[in-house]
Amino acid sequence: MSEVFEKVYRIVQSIPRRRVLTYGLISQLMEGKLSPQGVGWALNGLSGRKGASAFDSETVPWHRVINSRGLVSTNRRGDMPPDLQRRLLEDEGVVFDAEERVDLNRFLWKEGLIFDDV
DNA sequence: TCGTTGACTATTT
DNA sequence: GAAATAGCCAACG
Repeated sequence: MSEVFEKVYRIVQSIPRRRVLTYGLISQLMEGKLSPQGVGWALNGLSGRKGASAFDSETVPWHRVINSRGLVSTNRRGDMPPDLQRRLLEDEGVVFDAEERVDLNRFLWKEGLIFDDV
């Protein structure tokens, strides 16, 4: 487990409730240390690895990470049910529109900036 | 070491 | 807005 990966997990863990983050933003927060695809790989590594390392799908809120279009990325693989991520986010108050998309203008989390709408 | 693949993004048509 | 293109980096065989 590289330090870069752990940093990704730490950033994901720092996402407050009702907020989401995109792969590109995480890559930006890491100051170019890891590309957006590298972030995707980092999250892919913790999928289903419960207890395999310090970070797993239980301790890292991976469902709060989506792609730049506001769509959940787990559909692409098909290894897990697409509704899972959506349901987890809806439980936190994140609203999906008719096209299964998240309104990034409302729910995107920026460091040090807290909105309180909706 | 090499080539392929992927939970990606930004730009261009 | 959709589709194609290019750049990107880590894992895997």
